[in-house]
Amino acid sequence: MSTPTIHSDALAQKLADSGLRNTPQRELVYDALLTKRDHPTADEVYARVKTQLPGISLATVYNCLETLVQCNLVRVVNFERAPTRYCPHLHPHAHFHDESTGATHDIELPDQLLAAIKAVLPSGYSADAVEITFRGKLPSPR
Amino acid sequence: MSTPTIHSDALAQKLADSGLRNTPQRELVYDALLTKRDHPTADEVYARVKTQLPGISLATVYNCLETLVQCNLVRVVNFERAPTRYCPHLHPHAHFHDESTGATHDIELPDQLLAAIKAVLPSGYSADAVEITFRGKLPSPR
DNA sequence: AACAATAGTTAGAATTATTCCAATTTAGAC
DNA sequence: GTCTAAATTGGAATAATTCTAACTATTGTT
Repeated sequence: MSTPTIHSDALAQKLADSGLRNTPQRELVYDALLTKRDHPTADEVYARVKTQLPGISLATVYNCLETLVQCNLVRVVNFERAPTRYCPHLHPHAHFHDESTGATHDIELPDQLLAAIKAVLPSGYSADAVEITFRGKLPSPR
Repeated sequence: MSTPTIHSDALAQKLADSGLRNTPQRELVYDALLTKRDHPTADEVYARVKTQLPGISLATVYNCLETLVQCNLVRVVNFERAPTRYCPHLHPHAHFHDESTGATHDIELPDQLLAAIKAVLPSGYSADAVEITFRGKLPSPR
């Protein structure tokens, strides 16, 4: 048989780069994301892929998505499902999430920058809130 | 007895403005957030408040936090616990979450703006990733 | 080609954060 | 003081995700 999905070449390449195997499940999951680019949830991807591969399991969909993220083919929108956190600091500000410690630090945002950020919205869009989160590792404390 | 917590006045005021009652639980929850500003989870707040009011329930902590958010005294950091979404669009971009429909749209970010955003980090900080999410309602479609 | 070693998939159980619900308690209005 | 609505409580329910152990497929080796 020929390639079962549309974008298998790029995927196969990236997988090989990471020393991972190409599988029909991975192809179909990636294809589902590329075919309808509406930021689906794992469950939605599961539903779509199932029409083509009825035997696939939800666990596999999660595994494949994780693999695609690790190969830099896919990004996660609501980063790592961590418990919601609460902040009594109301002045608009960003957060820096330190991946070494798990701590979250406030980062001040100049009003000017905030205005510039809101200005990128196409006309017709208006945002009630903007959430800006940096992720990275802080150098070990002095 | 006098006021059991430190910041009860501002809280009482805001609650009154919203037609809500002041309760010891709400005071203690708010106080926990103000006393240690480390963006705690609901569970962490629960643990802290429990030392002062052992009978409080986790459900009440969730309720109080929700109330404080509604009074504009507290902000949520990882907005609404929704399923993680996946995006095959790798070019740096922001997301607009339309609260009317639940849909998520890509928003392009000029490189220049992205650079300006990264520039607000204090020295010593370096971000592997920046997540920018707008939330709002889109006008009904034409 | 057979065969081990490894990687991937599967179903279902387990976990975790959160919400819901029905019953009880509390606070403010009269 | 009593009534009514609001708030709290404990426990059950839900939902997203992760874990586990068994099975399957693929690769490299002989």
